[in-house]
Amino acid sequence: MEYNHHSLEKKWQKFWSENGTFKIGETSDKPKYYVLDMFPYPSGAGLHVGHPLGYIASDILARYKRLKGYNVLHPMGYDSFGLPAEQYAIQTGQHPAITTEENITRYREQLDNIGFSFDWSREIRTSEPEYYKWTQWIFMLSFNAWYNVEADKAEPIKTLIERFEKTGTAAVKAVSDDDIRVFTADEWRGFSTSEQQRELLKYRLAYLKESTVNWCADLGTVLANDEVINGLSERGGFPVEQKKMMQWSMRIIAYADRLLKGLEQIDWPEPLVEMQRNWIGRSVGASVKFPLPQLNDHIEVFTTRLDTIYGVSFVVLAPEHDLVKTLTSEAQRKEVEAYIARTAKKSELDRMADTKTVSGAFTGSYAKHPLTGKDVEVWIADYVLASYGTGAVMAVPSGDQRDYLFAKHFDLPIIAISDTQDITEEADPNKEGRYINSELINGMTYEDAMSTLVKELEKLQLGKAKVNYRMRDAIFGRQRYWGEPVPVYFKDGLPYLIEESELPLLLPEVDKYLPTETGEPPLGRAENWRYQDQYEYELSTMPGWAGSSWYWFRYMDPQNAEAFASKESIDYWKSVDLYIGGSEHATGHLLYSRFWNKILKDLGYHNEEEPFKKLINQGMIQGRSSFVYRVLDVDGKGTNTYVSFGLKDDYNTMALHVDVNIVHNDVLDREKFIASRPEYSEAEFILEDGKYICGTEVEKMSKSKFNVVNPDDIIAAYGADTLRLYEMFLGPLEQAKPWNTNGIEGVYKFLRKVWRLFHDAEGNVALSDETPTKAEYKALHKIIKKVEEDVERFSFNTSISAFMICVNELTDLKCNKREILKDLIIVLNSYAPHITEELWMLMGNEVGAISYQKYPVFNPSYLVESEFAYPVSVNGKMKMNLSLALDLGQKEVEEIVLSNADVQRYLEGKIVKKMIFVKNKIINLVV
RNA sequence: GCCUAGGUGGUGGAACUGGUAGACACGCAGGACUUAAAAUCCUGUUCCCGUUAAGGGAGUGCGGGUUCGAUUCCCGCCCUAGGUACCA
Repeated sequence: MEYNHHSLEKKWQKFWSENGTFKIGETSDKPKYYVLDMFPYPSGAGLHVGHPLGYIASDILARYKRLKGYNVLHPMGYDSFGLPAEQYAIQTGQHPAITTEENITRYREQLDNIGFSFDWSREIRTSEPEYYKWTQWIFMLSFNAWYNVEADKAEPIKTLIERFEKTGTAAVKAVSDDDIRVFTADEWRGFSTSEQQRELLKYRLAYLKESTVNWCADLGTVLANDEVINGLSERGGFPVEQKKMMQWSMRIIAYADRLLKGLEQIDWPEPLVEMQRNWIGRSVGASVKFPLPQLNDHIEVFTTRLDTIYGVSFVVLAPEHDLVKTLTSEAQRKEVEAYIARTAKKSELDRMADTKTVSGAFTGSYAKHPLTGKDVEVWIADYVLASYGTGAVMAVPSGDQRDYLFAKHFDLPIIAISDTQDITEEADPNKEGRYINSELINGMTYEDAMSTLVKELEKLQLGKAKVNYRMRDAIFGRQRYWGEPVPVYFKDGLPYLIEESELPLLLPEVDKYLPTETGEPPLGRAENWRYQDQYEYELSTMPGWAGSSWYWFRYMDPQNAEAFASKESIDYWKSVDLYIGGSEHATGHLLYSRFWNKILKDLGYHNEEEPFKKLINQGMIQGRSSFVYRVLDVDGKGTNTYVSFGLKDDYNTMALHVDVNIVHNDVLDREKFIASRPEYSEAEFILEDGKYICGTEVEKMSKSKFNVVNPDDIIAAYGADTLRLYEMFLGPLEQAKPWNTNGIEGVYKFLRKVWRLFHDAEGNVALSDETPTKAEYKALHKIIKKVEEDVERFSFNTSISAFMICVNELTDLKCNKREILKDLIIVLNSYAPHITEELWMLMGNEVGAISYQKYPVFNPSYLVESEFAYPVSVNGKMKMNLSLALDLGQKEVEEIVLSNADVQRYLEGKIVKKMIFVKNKIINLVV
């Protein structure tokens, strides 16, 4: 029988599905291993060959770990709330649920074709009420929680109320809004319910507050910071502006330090860890007050260089700063207002792009320097951002280049503060010298100056050490339809939770998926969208990241109606051992997931500080576009002649994208090209060596570039096993690489060779029960060792090369021994599950068992210890058992030369694992 | 600008803690089998010199260094990709 990948793969996929081969029970006595892929958003475009890369890697690992005796959780599901289905609904009127369902069906078909060992009985979809019930429940948990700084964890809100009742705000150290009231226990008890609720809202982890948000008018919704890239929306690339709105937020700032600290205990790629660090943006410094005696107020600034405080020659406020209005003098009012108007007109994007022009305006007012008491001018300028720190800076022209340029431009004083400073051309921020012109700290070093200044400012109550974060609290509401409803209603203008027993709060039906005439979100269109028929429900829905911030727990116990997952299953599965997905989620999903994981931990639902112990970013597979070159005539018009890539420089040509599916190894299938479009029907070609060679370029995979490759097409031609092997063979998992099928024949050929090992020339199964030779064992044991090493370090591409070597060796040895081949296919099973399952069956073994049963194949004692040699004695030159050396090195050894230093290391007669030969001489031994 | 990762044949890539650089595969060239094709198999394939061969020389982005020995470690520079940015 020939290797017929098509029927064979379909057969086994059906078998696995019908027999529930990969279904696992709740818990087990075996050690657990949880390997998770980032679940996909089911888009309308379906999967292209880039998507399964990570899934294939995780599937190999899952199957391998099962063979090693682990109970493996390897689930899949869909992040099925999201914007594209809603945009489609706006255009067509089709309910997003229907679009989503259709897309999921397509995804599932494509995934099934690849032969993954997912436990589909655990599938989840974030848009299903059974699932989002628990997303809403976690929101309620966060609403009912506050962050206790003393305990450094979140606690139920009732412990805060207890403190208020006993001691008022005096004994409370919490992460909260800035505008909290200070009150005694008596005052608290005197508050009305509304007053109490209003105050509690300032402490809740999920809270409602007037805040500056990223508003995207084209999408009709607010966006989180990570959904805005260079001032444009991540989805669609629409402009985003700043706007003040009442908005739901999550107090992620409370966890900033723990999110940073946690990065040290997880095994993640360095770039990703770095991205999260930068995103959180912790900077240690001080907050300093510059008094405004005339207003009985002060300007608060944040600085990381408190030591330069005597170099302050002016203070700069962001144009949006609250104090600007009151500080502006009559004389300066016109100028200041004109400046504010000018900056307001500039978009965020312009403001970022234009960082070279110095601009600003004097307010006409002065603030007191906190230490010298001298007057310093107060300016406004757009280089100070309202959204960072306090929106105000102390300007030290001698130490900060931006301040320096500003001072030069407006002719403000520049005060040198260090004896090593050179400020003739630019600012000099060095910390090496001794301070000058600095009263209190003259002559001191940096460290001494800092501690002196902090003490002095604290004494004066004009400043203190402070840690500032770049990260903002996460905006949680979206003015969209296709998301989880927020389980909140409003009474007296204040938010209250619905009862837990009333969950899930189902997404209501609406007539259109657009905002209402009054500009309210689409849920405003729902009829009678009120709690108990009288209180308005919240109209915004949750953001895309809500459903994905806890989904790994749901896989542990996906059908549970009583809890997001049972305590037993959480205790057993704990956290994800290996998480595979793209790095584009660095500052979104991966940060929010860590955040919610910590909330759930603090409130006692599990014990894991971090959800994903190890993480691997699979590299993006880019498209490899192909081009044909149309010859242009003298007028520059296109002709019907196409010139091959190598000859195109002799002509005036124009490059045209050509569908990569009619190009093989860069050679154009001319017949298919002619048939592809009417305008090509008369095409003529100028060939090189009888072929039309296409030019290529690496671009993102997209329809418009005709470079999308559907895995289904590859599977139809070569089979799923070839696709799996080939995607791994393409290069290191973590590296970005262009898709090309140039080498796929080699992988396909390899599988046919495997097949032939089991069959004779006539195509009949022909296996021998003879005892294998030493050479055969050696070939087998090399591959077992290699695969184990490679899988453990996620180097899948190298083990495929090793498989090829192994099979070539066995073919050369004409090996058809059961003893050898049985083990070979067990080892190969994780990579190519279909063909191995078939061969396993042809050997007469129990079907479906290969993927589960524990064989001793990956056990070290299973390997023959033939690869070791022992040094016998040493004396400048090493004598050793030369027959063993020859066996090991397979080369003729004339002499052994080692340096004296190396010789010393082997004096005690250690085992030699490896010998290094240079031209028939052993030059080193590895112990 | 800053942070991170990387730079190896015609191509994808291998070389794990410093030890024969280029495994394996593609492509290419030649050959076997075949009426022919497909399939399969064999030989060669880093570059340069040497007609062939024997042999010699150079070689992992560039320039230095450490070492008996460097793709690997150190210093300086160049380039590519990703992230990030008036962050005070």
